[in-house]
Amino acid sequence: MNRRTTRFFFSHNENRSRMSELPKTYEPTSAQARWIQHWESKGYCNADPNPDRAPHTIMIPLPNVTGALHMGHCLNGTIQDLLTRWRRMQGCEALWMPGTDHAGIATQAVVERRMLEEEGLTRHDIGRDALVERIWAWKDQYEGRILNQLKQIGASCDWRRVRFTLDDVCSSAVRRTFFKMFRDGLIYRGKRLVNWDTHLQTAVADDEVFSEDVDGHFWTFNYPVVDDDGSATGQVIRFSTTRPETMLGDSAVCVHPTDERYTDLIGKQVLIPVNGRRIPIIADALLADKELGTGAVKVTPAHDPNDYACGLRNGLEMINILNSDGTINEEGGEFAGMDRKDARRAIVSKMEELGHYEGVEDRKIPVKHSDRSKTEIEPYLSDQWFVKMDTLAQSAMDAVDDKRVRIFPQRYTKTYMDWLGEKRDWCISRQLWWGHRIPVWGRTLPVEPPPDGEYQDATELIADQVAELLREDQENSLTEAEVNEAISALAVGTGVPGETRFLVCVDGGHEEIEAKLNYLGFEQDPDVLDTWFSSALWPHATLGWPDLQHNPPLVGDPAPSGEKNEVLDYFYPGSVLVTSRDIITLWVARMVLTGLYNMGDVPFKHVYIHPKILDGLGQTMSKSKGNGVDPLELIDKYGTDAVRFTISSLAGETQDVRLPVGYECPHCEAVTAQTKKHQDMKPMGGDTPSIKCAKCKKSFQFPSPWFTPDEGAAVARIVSERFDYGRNFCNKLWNASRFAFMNLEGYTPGTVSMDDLQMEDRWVLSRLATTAREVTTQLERYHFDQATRTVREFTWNEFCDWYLEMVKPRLRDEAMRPLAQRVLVYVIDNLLRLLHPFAPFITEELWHMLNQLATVRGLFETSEASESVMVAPWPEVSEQLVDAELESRFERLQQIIVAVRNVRALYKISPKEPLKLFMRCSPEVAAQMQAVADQFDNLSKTMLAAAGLEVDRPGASANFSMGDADGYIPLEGLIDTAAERERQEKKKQELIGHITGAEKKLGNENFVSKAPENVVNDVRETLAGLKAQLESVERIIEELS
RNA sequence: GGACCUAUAGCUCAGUUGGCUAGAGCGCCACGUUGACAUCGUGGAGGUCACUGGUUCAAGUCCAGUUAGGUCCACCA
Repeated sequence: MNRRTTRFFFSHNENRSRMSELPKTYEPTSAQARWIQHWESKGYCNADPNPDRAPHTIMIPLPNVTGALHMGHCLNGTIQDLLTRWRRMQGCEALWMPGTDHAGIATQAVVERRMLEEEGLTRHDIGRDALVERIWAWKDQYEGRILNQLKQIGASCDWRRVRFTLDDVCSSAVRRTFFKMFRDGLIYRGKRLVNWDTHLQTAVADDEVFSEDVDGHFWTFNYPVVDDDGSATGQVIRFSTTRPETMLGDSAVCVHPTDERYTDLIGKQVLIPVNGRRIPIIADALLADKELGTGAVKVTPAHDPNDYACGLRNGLEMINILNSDGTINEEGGEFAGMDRKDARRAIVSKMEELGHYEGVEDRKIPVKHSDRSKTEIEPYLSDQWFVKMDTLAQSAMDAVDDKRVRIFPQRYTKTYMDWLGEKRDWCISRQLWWGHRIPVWGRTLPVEPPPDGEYQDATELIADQVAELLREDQENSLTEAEVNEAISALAVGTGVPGETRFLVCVDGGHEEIEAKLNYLGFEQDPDVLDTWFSSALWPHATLGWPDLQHNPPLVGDPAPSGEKNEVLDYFYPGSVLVTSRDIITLWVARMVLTGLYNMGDVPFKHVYIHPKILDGLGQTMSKSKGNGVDPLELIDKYGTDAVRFTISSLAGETQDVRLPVGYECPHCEAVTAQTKKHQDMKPMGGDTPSIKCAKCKKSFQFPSPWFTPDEGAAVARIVSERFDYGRNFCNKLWNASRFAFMNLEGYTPGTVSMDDLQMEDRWVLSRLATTAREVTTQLERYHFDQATRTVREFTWNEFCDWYLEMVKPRLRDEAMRPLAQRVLVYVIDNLLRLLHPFAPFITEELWHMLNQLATVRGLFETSEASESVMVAPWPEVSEQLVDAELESRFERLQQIIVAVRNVRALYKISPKEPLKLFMRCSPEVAAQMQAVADQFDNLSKTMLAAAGLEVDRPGASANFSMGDADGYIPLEGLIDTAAERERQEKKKQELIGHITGAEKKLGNENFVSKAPENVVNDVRETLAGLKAQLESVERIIEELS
């Protein structure tokens, strides 16, 4: 590879051999490693309470420790880091709190699956403690990997504060919250129909369930109607079902109250032939639908959500017919012990045998599956723990209503409100081993259960009973003070109404009481908490709540410090939460309600919901589609800054962004766009599919969910060419800086006065000031896409394309150089600061180089630059540098230069060929043109031969018209007059079109009278300009004739 | 069934409270390696703003409907 390098000079330090040559392209890998290490050693990422600064707090949406980070995390992390770096530069004490989530069922499932695959062991083989130990080992491995990935994307988290939802700090928050809620009567235990995963033997949340159509059957049976004494009346009720085995748990047959076919049967009974039970015929308008099937439906309250609701409404018996592993329990009589699928077949046969079978049809049936085990879900009645949501949900709705929490983009407040508005109680127990164990101990006590509705009294009554038991504890003989202290850490309640089982909740940090309870025969609840219970506490738990006396411990310094928790005090509430829309309900809403409940304040003021990354076909990315892009591979290929820059250019207010992916040829690196065909390719005739590279014609295989590439085959990796955008930008910035650095020989710091500045200096300063202001407002509004575009356009299209080109001659001129250098240094200095949040590594690399060449810098006042751009101040907007009049004059200069270049291209005149330019224009314009004549020469190798009112068209010249100026470029021997006239005629027609439009507008009475004055004036001005241009064109045409 | 989002150049997207002679990057065509950059420069071609109505002096932008795609929620005996 031809890597040319360029020498450049360092005047005030000979000892710079490392930097004496700067490569032509930015090489990200070494820079990244160096600066990650540097920032960490300097402690720039650390944040501590500081009364002189405003806090800015971001809590990371804790990634699951199930696996590596993907593109979504990459986008999420990039934005948080961008905000954190920006606010830090603005002078905030900016905390970005890192950490990970134990992710309960997801992590346990991954570890169990691997254990089964690799060793053939289930969790029951090794037991609770051993399994949990294995999961911890997994967690340590993946947590490290995730944190490292975050560092690779440049995350400036305060790594001393890393938290994990199962660590001591978070655990004590979980314990206290549960205890408080239990004591306040917000947590209760009840029988509920849950989604039961018979494989993992746990309840699965609604959102962890997906529905999939499977081939099934739709049977029709009948139940005979019977008299009070049980004898058949001869009538039958026909009904259909996809799950005949649930007959064993039927407690009614339901019809619509107005269904005339059945009105006379309502209140009578039917017999379930397979077990001989008699059940009533009831009427329920919500459950039965006259139009569907036979209009009658069997009701199985314990095994169907709708039937459950119907059961509650009608006081039906809830008969659970399943064991937790999906086999039929003793309620099933002769079918007990059978798997539910076997029972289904057996029952169908029996019904047929007994003559109650009516028919069957094949049908696609939507069946709920567990996200985790991919097995079919059974609706199952089981004992679970719940949080009452009514008041909590209301508080979280109020917080958004009165704007204590604001959601960006605003439309997502609807998602949040709608979900909370349902106020469905939150099932928080999971039958797992990995997680926060429910801190409740239970035992059947020899006392009368308190009557329902007298909860307060009952609590006291049972607390006395427990205290008594503690006093009677001979072996540990507690003093009365100890007993009282222990009782204060207890909350007592009853379980399900009607049971004589008493439940004692113990606050965290009271292991001695737990021990006593165990001794007294209490047993701790085996379930663990829903993982969202602990992540709901994340914003305050990570800051050390409920310990208000000490600052939370730091990594490597586990002792809590101080006399007051200043960290919590200072950093709570957070500033902004950056997350994706799919967890607005699961996580965001719950954080708000627990924050209000525990802290009395919202957890964050803003929520920014970022877009979701889809592939080129509009599908979500996932391993199972074979369209996932690995952020680390992208970083390896394009560099972190390039990835971040492209990512931020995508993040605005849209819901989704598309990232078309492709296969990178392992031979030549050319990218083949991925299509649906590739995604669906399967091995044919035993051959692994391969793709032929269009560029090098060699074949390669590719990753796929359907097959594994052959051993030793050349395999493409999945990339996206959209990251060229960021990489090219970094390269541009690198080379512009490189050019500047090569021209800083002899740089001297010093102030300048406005009068000393050239037009291009004042222009670039004006544009820089505007850019800084725009970027700042765009970031304030979370419009990262716009901010990226703004900063890119300034850098490339203004600074590089125009300013650098214009300043080149002055940098070669001994006398003019010092001032030009100061402006150049000033602009680069500001530009690097403006770009740092977007592209931290390259800006830091360049900043340090700049520091070696020009430590002291500034225009109207000078000062020594910060050691690192990361802690340099965010560019201040100096409005007095913005000069609109100058910008519009500059624009005319640009237009003329473009017009000249246009003529060159049209007539195929080499850029080296010098041209003459004649301008017919007003004396003012002429004077302005004369003042910048050097730039015509510099930028378009054109000499301004004459300018003024008296200028005539030289013969045989190319022409352009600009409204307030006619331009002529003599091209003896090159001009084809006819073609030139045709070109001008075309231009004329275009102008006439626009003029007609404008005149029509102004001729419209309604427009002139109703449109705002400034709009009308704008049109008048535009029209005048168009007319002037038309005149100019017509003049030229005349001259050409 | 309910809610939300999207539809603008071959591709990916901008287009702020309606004022448009509709823009950018990539790709394409032509020319070009003069000491920052070929990951580049200069110039160019390319669009009935999904469709149908409506509101308005004025609609890519607002409203209603249609079509297509996406996402979430609910439901499917």
